[in-house]
Amino acid sequence: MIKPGSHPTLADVARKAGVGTTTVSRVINGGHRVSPRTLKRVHAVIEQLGYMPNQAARILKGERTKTIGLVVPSIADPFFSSCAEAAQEIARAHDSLLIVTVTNNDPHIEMENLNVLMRHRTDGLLLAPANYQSEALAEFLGRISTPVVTFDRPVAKAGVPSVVTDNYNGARIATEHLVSHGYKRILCLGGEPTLYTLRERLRGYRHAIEEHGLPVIVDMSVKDYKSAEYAIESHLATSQPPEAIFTLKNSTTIYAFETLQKLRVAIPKSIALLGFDDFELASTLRPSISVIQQPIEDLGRIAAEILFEQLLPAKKSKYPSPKKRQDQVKLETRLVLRHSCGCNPTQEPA
Amino acid sequence: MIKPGSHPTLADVARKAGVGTTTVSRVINGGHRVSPRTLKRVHAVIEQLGYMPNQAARILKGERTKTIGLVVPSIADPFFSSCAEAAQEIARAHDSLLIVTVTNNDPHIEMENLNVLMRHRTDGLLLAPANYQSEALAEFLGRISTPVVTFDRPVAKAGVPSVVTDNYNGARIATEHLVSHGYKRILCLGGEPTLYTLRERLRGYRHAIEEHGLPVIVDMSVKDYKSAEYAIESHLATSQPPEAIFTLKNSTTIYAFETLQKLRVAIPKSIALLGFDDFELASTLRPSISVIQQPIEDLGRIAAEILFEQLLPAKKSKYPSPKKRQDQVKLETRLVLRHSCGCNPTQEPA
DNA sequence: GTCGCCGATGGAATCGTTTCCACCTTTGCC
DNA sequence: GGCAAAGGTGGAAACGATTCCATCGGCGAC
Repeated sequence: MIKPGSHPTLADVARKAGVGTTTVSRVINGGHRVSPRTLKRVHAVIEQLGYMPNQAARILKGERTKTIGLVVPSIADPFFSSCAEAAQEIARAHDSLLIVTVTNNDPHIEMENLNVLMRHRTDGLLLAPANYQSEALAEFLGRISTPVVTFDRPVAKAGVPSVVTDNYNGARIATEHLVSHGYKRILCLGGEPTLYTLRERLRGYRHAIEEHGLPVIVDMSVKDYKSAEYAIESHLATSQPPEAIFTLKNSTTIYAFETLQKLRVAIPKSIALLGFDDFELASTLRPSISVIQQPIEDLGRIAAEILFEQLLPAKKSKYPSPKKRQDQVKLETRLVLRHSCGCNPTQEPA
Repeated sequence: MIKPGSHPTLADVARKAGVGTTTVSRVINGGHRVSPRTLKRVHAVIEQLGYMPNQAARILKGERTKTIGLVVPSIADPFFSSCAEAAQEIARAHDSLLIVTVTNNDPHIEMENLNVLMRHRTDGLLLAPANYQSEALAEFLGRISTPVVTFDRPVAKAGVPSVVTDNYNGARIATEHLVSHGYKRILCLGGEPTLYTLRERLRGYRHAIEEHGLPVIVDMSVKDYKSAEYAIESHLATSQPPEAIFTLKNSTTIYAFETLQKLRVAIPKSIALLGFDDFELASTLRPSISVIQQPIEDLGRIAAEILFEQLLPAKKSKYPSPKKRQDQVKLETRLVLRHSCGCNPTQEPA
């Protein structure tokens, strides 16, 4: 008797179809080595009972869980949600589900999430770590046998493959571009100086500026609109105000734009603006904002692809692949010229 | 012997600690009814072995899977990613994981995702259905025993609780507001007329317009920027061009804004603009865009709360709760007045 | 001193699959 | 016509947790 409210089992199907459990198992796994007649009958019973294999039982028998975990600071952030969408797509192509967890950049929550995911035995992990230098995280990643790929931000000393934007180079190119416009005093504006990505971008800015013998002007105090406004007003009030602003992330870019707009400082006439990371309405604002564009979807997509690449071989050789590839994939950025930096692009696709 | 690369099991812990499996099980489930000495020893072994309970085995014994599924058209869309973040938060508070699947509004993919989620026996489902009228979906939802809550969009005849924005009322209020400015010819612009939300909004517009004896001017042909441009140009070229535009979703609002900007039609002087659904830079654009704002996070949060509410009682009474509540929660919108509709708000927080 | 209870503990069955092995037909080939 | 190979099938043992039930001291109460 099949209890109502509960799910029918493989044995239920077998009994009703008058065959053994082995046969039913074979049917739901491709139907090889089963006679056409039996196949048909079993399929009919499955349909009739609404039978759905219990994944938990399969997992217990050592099969893949067909799930991968995504650990990101936030999923509401368009950046990470785009990565997530790309990763989900790849997961789906590999017949897997994506479990999304949010750390809010808190290493404690991050570790908790990782532990929960490990209980669930996800086949792999996509991780955008809260902290680049975390010893605890590196230790954890070294200890577990589950493949991990970090993206957007790597983690030091963990020997884990990572997919990142070439932040350094992107920032260098951005700065070079502002220099080529003839600006001498270029303010680099940002916040959260602990973040790997921002540090790399800062490094790129610094390198380019110093190469040209220009003054390094850095202000990493921006946390929100208020602090951005304060920072910009301060710099504008100096005897030698900046001629251009390079913002390290898009929230900062927007704060800067709003502040300049409010102060009625003409962009790019009085001060030029160029931001790292594109955002949706950058080309709709007046003036439109020039940016360094990162291949966001590629980050998530390639990270997921590398992850599944590590997963597949385990099916062929039953020994876990000995070499955890430590490769770091660096994706190039693109300088998108709009009006805020002083360029006068002929046309831009909407 | 513990195989390397594999996970230690509860039995491994028991052996190493010199206790029975029952005792270890009790330890990892709160440590009640275990002597302090044993508790300590077992904990030490767990730590040493890096033991992590295998969730699959627990599930097989009839425990909760501690996972809920989220089925949405897209996760890159800021609207759904905000819902997802809210839902994730609630799930975490209930010690559960959130599995995210993307349908791309394709009923076929949707059904496939639902089936995969059912294999995994998620404790519950949060669903933003692709199609309001789908018979197949209603049938499926009626058949499964897993609790489901739909959000943003309900599904007809499924008797499933849903959390939605009061689209009708929001659109009515928006239209009323435009009418109160004295505009007589108000164009309602949108696309995808099959979507529940847009239909409701259209209904609200229509109701308000007719109540005032004004002409109903509807154009649901907008799919992308091109079609928006074409639609707006056509309407502007008529002998009696519209004095205001009410856009039914934010992508349309943006297309409309860009078109008017390109055509150098002054907003709101020559034509007013008011959109349904807020978006990030609506207040930064010039003019800033007046919108109907939905409580997006609340949608995801409340839907998840209702879902877990249905999950909890099952622990007390072991009979599945007989009454699937069919309640529909309707969340109110907010009219956010900026400049594009002709208002002159004193101040707006950034 | 025994009785009965309680706290601490362990043995073993169970959950729903997969899979190893064994068995029984066919069938093709000499 | 015999015989191996191959195809179709099923029984039963895993997988790793939970949990029912039994056992076993110790101890206060009579």
